[in-house]
Amino acid sequence: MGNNRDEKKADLKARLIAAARAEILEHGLAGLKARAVTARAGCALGALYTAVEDLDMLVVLVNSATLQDLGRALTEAVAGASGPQAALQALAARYTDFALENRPLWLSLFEHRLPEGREFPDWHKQEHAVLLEVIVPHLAQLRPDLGSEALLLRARTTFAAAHGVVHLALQGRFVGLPMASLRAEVAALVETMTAGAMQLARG
Amino acid sequence: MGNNRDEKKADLKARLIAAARAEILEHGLAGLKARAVTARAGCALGALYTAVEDLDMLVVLVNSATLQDLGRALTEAVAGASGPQAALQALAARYTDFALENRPLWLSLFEHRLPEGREFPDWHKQEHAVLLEVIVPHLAQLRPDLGSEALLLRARTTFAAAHGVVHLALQGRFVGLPMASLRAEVAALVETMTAGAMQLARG
DNA sequence: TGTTGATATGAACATTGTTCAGAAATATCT
DNA sequence: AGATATTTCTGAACAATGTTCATATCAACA
Repeated sequence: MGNNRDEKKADLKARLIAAARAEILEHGLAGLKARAVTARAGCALGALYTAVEDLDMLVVLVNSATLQDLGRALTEAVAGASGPQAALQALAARYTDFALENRPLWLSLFEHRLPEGREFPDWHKQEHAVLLEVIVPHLAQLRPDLGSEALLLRARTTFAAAHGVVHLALQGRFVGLPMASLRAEVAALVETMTAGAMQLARG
Repeated sequence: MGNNRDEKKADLKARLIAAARAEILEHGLAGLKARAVTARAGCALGALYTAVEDLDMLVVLVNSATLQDLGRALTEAVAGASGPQAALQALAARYTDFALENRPLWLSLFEHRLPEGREFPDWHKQEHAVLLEVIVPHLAQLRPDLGSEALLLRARTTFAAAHGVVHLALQGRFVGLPMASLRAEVAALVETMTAGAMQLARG
């Protein structure tokens, strides 16, 4: 059994990720502290920096897991949709619910910043692609007039529009929607956008 | 001259706001440091806390000024519009340009958070209303079928949708639009939404 | 079992926002 | 004008934070 060392190393990393996730759930991204995470994971402060590059990278690892959960949820939501409009409605609804049910984790997906000059690793950037990939095929059906390049841009725009509505509401900003209206307004937005898309595709 | 004291006090506060604004422009909201601000304003570190409640409140004051600039820009942009569609296009375009031209200040409007438990003062929350007020009358023309309550909700949703597109792009997230496509995609979004709104109003 | 290389420890450091006792400046009173 | 009181400014000290590093500990192997 020559891998006891690697096992412990992987175990510590997993415990740190779980602890960070729990801390974010309880206190939000801004409330994530190195000391609280290591205490929760049952290791010394310095161990964090041998298991992981630094606290920011730990957040990236938590966000990576959240993104995979979200991707699964969206893929599942759209599985049995009967047409492009129903599919986009199902996606938007599931996205909204995921955000509501996992608020601090979901917010950390979009509010985490790296210090000036640092970049997110490529593998993590790529993980975001699922958010667009689930939209593209259905948007394509609504807009057969668009080329594939324009379509990808439009998918980004479509995602960002729905995302913006959810984000402002969950931030609790003055301009955001009251929580009680969020689901209905997201549905109304998608309805408006699909109606508009069909109208424009018609010429 | 019994107001020399008040004058100096107001002057220090103004210098601090200007310094904070400049620091945010140069280094972003996350790069705003109490020591850098006070050095720039030409006062001691502690003076900040006699002129202003704390660093967060200083950000609120900067944001307040930015919000007024933005309000002026939007009001101006929509002044000579020939119809609701043109008005909404003009608003969205001006909003996008303002964000691009004042990126760090505009980002600080939406990324500044107060520590858990604290609330923004009411007067500052109210300042955000202009972002919705400029939309409502034109949206009302597109959707005469909606009551005034639904209309206000729809204005929040409409704003949030356009805002979301700009925000994700300016954050430089993977799912955000490339800068070069931002203006065109915002226009396309507004076109889609107005077309959809007219279609839905028609019954 | 002793040696070696990796890992964990937690005290120490640097950088923050914030406070506070004393100094300086300003207003008020006689 | 001079004395007193009040407000404001100063910057050293403090607390909270992320990160590092010399040292101790541990696991693999000869």
